[in-house]
Amino acid sequence: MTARDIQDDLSASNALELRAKLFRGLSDPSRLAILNALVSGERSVQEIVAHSGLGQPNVSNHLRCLLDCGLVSRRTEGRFVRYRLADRRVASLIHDADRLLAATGAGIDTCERYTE
Amino acid sequence: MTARDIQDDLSASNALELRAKLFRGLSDPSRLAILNALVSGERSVQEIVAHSGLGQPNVSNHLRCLLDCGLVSRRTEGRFVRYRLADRRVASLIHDADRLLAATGAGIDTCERYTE
DNA sequence: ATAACGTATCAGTGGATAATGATATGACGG
DNA sequence: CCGTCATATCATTATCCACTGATACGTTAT
Repeated sequence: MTARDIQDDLSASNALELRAKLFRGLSDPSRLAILNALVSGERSVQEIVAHSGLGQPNVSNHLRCLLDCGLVSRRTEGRFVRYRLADRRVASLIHDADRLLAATGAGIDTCERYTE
Repeated sequence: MTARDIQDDLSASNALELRAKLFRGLSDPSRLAILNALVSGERSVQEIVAHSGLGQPNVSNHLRCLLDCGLVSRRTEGRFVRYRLADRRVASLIHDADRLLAATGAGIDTCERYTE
């Protein structure tokens, strides 16, 4: 599947679901913590566990999700598995979100739809 | 801004929750449909209802969420309430997400963590 | 006033999902 | 081989969230 094809798909009716799924991949503090751990480069699962403070099965689950969503990539090395951001755009998207937050997101923590 | 600075920003502890909340605001197909309806300009609630195919209370609920999150702004005019995107960056973020999807998102619909 | 209209809120319900503990799989060293 | 380590999967649980229908609130027109 080429980028052009995917672009075409985005124009179709399922575009909303795809976008929603991408954003949902980024909508969890645990996954953001994992991505955060990967901004500085490749890391093994246990390094991510240490850096994020999350449980190991939990990290594995989220990594599986992030991998399926194409946000991270994976490289096996012996019994270690090293993850990295799949694309510079991932960090860029997070960075842009921060800029949007700085500009308009002052009240975002008062959004009552989400209680967490 | 350097990668180092981004790293530092990402280290702020409550930044993760804020970012997660912002992305969560964008992680629902209904809300994306609403934002999509607003890309071309200001619209009343019923126009959004017609454009998105969602129920009116549902739209109101999501609009409340988007408003609290600072993603849209609101203007009352008689008994109409007209909404618009709060910032060009909102559309920009969605656009960037589409570009990321085009580049790496081929498998995002196969992510099994989300079944919808 | 009162009816009609546009929008917002509320309560209930069904379904999704994040976290945890236990366990399985696979790789290395002794 | 066998024990240990790194990672992945499974089952459970408790929570959260989106949608719907009913209804309340505010505004305009008759």
